[in-house]
Amino acid sequence: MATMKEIARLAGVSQATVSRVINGAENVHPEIRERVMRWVRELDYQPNANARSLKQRRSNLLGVVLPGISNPFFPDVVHAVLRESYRHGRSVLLFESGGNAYHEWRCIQRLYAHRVEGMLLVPVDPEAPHLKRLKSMEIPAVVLTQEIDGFPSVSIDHREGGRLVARHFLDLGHVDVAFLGARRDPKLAGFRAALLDAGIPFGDERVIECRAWHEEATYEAYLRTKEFFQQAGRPPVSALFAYNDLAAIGALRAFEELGLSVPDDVSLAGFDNTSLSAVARPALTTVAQPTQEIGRIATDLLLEWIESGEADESPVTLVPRLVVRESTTGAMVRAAGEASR
Amino acid sequence: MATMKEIARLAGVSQATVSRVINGAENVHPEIRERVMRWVRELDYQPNANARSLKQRRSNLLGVVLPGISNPFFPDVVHAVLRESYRHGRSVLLFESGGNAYHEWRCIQRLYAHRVEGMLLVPVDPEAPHLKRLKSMEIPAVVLTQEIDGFPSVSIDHREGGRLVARHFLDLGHVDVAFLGARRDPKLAGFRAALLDAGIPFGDERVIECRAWHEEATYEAYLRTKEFFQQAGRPPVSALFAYNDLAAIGALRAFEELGLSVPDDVSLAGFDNTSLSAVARPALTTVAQPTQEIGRIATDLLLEWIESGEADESPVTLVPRLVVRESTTGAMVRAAGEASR
DNA sequence: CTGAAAGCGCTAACAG
DNA sequence: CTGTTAGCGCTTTCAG
Repeated sequence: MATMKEIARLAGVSQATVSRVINGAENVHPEIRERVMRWVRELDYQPNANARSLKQRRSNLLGVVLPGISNPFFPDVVHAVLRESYRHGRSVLLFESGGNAYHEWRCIQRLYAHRVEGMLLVPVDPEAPHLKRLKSMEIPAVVLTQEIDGFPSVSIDHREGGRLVARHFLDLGHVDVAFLGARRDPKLAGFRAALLDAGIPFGDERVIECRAWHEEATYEAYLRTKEFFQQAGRPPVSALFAYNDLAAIGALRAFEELGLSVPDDVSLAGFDNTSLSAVARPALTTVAQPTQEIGRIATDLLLEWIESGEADESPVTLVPRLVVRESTTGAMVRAAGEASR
Repeated sequence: MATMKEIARLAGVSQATVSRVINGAENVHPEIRERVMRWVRELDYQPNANARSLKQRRSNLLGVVLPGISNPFFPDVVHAVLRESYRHGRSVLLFESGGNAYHEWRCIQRLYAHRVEGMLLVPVDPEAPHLKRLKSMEIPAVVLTQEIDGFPSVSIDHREGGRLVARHFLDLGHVDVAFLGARRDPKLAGFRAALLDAGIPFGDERVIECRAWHEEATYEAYLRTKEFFQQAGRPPVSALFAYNDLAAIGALRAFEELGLSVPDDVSLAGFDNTSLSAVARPALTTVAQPTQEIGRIATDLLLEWIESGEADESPVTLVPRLVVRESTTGAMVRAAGEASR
């Protein structure tokens, strides 16, 4: 591995001069510059970023921590992050927390060890105590896909997303609806609120609990959904809202096995508008997040913070968009209405 | 940001002692160790990995370069890579080449600048001249999903994958088949070979050219497929083999628009067995790659190389597996046969 | 315009 | 068992 010293020796100049050439300083004689550059090219020399980082107190490193890259929602945001980071001369370290708060903290520590200039975080638990510790590290960190006090964030309005689905169900004539996901999911809050506004009570017996960020989200959703619908004395359900597309796919399988047709027997909506939803059978009605925007904006925010030294903590809230496809209909409710008339 | 010097001062010992404690050296008095550790915990101190890297000539960094994380094939391999790297105390830098050879080289250079201990590469072009340069960098690099001379690699046997599809088509009674993808794709070679073995000629007029690794693989496949099937005087085609699931999805859309039913009018097979293929309508017949295995084995290989200092260049070849779902059938061919009788 | 020298935070001999 | 010291490869005053 070539070092600057070596280049200096070869070119017959001092290390300082090589440094100047490498860093494009103006005050170097053209001839010398050329002589140095020749050796740089000859040896494919690249300055050691670690040494540089040490001296300049600036690592050109950014860190990303997310539950798991396998959820098809994340590749798109990572793609945008990578793109934007690269454009600004930063390299990115990627970590998976596996949806585990303690492990998330370990990842953060690792990033800190590398002295990343900033990090992008998709936190497992907004209440996790390590977030305070992160704060005290004084390293720029922006939160993705949710709002957390004390951090800048970029996310969509999840409550509004839930509301969108509720209103869609309502418009279709559904009254007996259910939610598949976590009890404290803001999507559920919005969903429930819109229902209540329409005079439709929505009790906890209508949420099918299912752990978010779970590695095998699809499978768990499949299981929980199947259990729920087989359960004696369960409330009637003509439309189900799943907390994400992965879970919706699981529910889809469950319905298939239960002999329930989507959307003829039960309507189904997902969330995220991942590639899966367009391709599923039937194509899933879902709520789109501007995935790449999220990644891009978050990265830009982070970079600005790094460069300016001060955070803009006002959360960026993007708007969700309902994408209606084939998995939701009101036909079944209307038919029932006519039959009972 | 705390430094070792600071901890040393606070604990009233020398920096060397702190270093010993941090690195778990045996020969430190328990009391002193505890005193130091107290401060380490107090300040959430983490040794600066860059400084360490400089001194130890070992960065604990691994690099990954792939065309784009958005192809659903990659998240799973990255997941495995991340997992395995973390287990071995390494952090990973992720780069996207965007399927561009020059950009790939830039990414490699960046990784080199960070003095990664090794890299995992999904090369854009096996012939790209920069691979030689990479070689001369003398930094361990293993290639994923293809074999390249001079590098260890882990991939499936793509020719065999192509053969599998050809034989499946043949078994179903198809004779008029086509390939959607790049002319020099080894899958095509295997596909063609199996066809030829069965006495079925397969000329270039039956390959629908479509750029691999393209950002918008699905869309391009859609376009090319549509063009091809609308073309006057095109050869008859009752079964199409797409180079990956993304492309197959594109073809699916094209067939939909053309009013051709899959599989009743034309059978369709993809490649990779991504989550998309199971969820598509109709569910795609495809060839499965052991995605996580690829990531895990490649990482292990790389780590061994790093640790031992010598490469095992014999390529690891994993076996592809045909996954038959709903998008392929022989019914249509049989019907035609009966009709002509 | 160029070189000498100090030092970023850490590890690793080497003394003691 | 502990401290002193010399760099790792680079940038950056400060002289010249």
